Amino acid sequence: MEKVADIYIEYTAMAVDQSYLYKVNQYNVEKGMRVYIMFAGRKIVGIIDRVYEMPKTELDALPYKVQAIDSVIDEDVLLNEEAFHLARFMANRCVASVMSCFQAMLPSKLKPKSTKQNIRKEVYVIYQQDKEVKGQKQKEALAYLQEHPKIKRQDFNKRYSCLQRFIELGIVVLQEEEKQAEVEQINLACDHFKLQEAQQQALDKIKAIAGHHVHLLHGVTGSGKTEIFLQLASEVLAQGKQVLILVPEIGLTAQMVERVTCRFGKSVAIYHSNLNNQQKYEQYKLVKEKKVQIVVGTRSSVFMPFEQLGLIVLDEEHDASYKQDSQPRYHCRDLAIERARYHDCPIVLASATPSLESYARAYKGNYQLLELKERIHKNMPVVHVVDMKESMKHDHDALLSVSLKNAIYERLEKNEQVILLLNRRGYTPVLRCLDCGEVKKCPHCDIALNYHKQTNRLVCHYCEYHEPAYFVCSSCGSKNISTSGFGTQRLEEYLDELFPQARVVRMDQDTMRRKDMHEVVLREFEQHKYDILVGTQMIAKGLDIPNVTLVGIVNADASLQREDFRSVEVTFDLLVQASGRSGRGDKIGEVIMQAYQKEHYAIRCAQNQDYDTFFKKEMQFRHLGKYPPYTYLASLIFTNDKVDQIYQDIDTCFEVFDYPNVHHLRAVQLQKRKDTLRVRKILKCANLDELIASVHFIKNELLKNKCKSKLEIDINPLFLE
DNA sequence: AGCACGCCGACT
DNA sequence: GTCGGCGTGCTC
Repeated sequence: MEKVADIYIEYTAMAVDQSYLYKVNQYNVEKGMRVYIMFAGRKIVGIIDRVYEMPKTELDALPYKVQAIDSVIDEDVLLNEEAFHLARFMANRCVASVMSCFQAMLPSKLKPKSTKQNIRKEVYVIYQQDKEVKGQKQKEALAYLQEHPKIKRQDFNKRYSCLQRFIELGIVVLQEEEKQAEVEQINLACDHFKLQEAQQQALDKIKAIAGHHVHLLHGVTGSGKTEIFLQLASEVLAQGKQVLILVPEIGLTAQMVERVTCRFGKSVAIYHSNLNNQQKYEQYKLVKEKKVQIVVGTRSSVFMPFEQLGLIVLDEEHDASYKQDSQPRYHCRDLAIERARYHDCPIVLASATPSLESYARAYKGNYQLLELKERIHKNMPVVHVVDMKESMKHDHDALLSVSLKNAIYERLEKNEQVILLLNRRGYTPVLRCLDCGEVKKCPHCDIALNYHKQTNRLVCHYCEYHEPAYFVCSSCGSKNISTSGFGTQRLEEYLDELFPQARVVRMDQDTMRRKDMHEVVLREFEQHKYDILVGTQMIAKGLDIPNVTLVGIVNADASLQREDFRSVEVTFDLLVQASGRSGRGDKIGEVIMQAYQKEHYAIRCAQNQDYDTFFKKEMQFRHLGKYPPYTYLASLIFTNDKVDQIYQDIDTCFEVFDYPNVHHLRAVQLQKRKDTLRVRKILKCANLDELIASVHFIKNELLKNKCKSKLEIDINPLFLE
């Protein structure tokens, strides 16, 4: 008998989705450890899947020569049974290789391709024994060591200069250890709110169901959802289990982090994409070594190595940032539900505007629906809709209507603050020649360039392309260039003109290039260093600033124009979420929405904060178009440099396609991106498993026929652009 | 990705 | 008869 192992390998540019057989030899390895192996003459990293005995005769009879493992990387198991389960679940759901899922699951310092050397070490001074020393300073140092028998070398060196001498004398030895995360001590005064009746009822209903269940907590903005999470969490923690709280973007949910940390203090880990690799690794280890019981984090924290989960909370469950936007394109919600199922624990999805998918499931009774219909302070903002068609007739101002201008003026007088939302960055989106109609486009991406005034450049919002702006048409030479539409930059400039006394700050991708700018601007706005905050959708979520009594939504219906089955839902979400920013303190808030399609149900329902009516109307539309949640979609994007090759490859794949319940729509050519052509096929099916099986089939056909085109797979795509 | 293998044309 | 061009397929 010979000990062998099936090993998953990481081999770039080769989409291997299979394990390879290696001899284990003398090594002590287990499932879930990483090892070095020789593969195709190169030393690469593999993950052990299965270790077992194989008779020598069988081994020799194999048609290939079995090599031995080169060396072992991990001393302990890195990926446990659940990690394998989750990776396989994800691989199937996303139609991706198991290895690519492991890649997505691990913090980059532990990714298969990275090695131990990257992990930062720290040197400690360890006190060993007493020895006779001379000199006052050395005696002090010795006394200090007796108090602190283990201290970081750098800390010791800061105080004393006798380290080398002490080592020679054998008083201390040096010891290298992995750098540990500093667990912050937090001593904030922490409010325990008493739950109101509606909150208490929701809490009781969640607790009433033992074991695994999905709960959908639908509560208007400011209805006290967070307090319910905290109560649930504290009970789970008391049972010695762990808690995962998922939030869409850490910057915008600083409040959640603050409330959780101040309630549970140092047993909290924070995990988000702004952490550097070392910090991510440290947080990961804190969880793995069970030094923290609770994690607050964004999408990727769904992979934290919990061993005893007792509760998962997914706040703002409708939020698009829960979907990974590179392959494998997983949805955090799906994985969170799967983990909750594995741990047989409850998961609470929460939102003021649940996704139609989740709400429909709750409606059908698959999830438990819990409703919080009132704000804690009972003061919902007053919402007005301004008809911009009418407004334009008397006022010719396409940016701000008279009522919004007056309302802003009023707040400035009263020393209150204003948030203005305009979901479009830049100055004017498009420069169009009025003589020949030519619009300047990005040479790589097939999309109109946006004019940015500050830099006087034309910028592509898809790729990094930009060029200096000239107000001369490049095709006919005319100087008659129109600047249609407007972005946040122009709005900011206009506000400076209109209200020279007001302090205006703009927040969008352009001003937020630096990572921590976000928090700085928000803190300063909160401290009332600015009167008006202008921004794109990034300011619509999560802000809780009591002094904001007016929210203006400049073109509330702009996103209805998008040709996407979800554009109405997105618009409704944005309006409701933005409205929720107004009047969160004692004062009654006001919201003014400017719209050209005043009667559209997205606007109407958002105005009345009427989710139910919106849900029913939108479900009718989805039913008619056979869109989710009535069906499942898969988006297959074929990319290649040559057009005819793409269509030829698509033809070969679909020629033998035999899934009668899976409809495939006509191939659509997408906008070029960074010089590559992209053609999309949409597949629709009422049954998710069948849909996934058919996508597997297409992927295999492409591989089998050695097609040159690449394939990007997105199961349950959020947007079709 | 890279490298071996093999089939075919050009040349000593 | 032999060298090497590159298309094809494999990597335990």
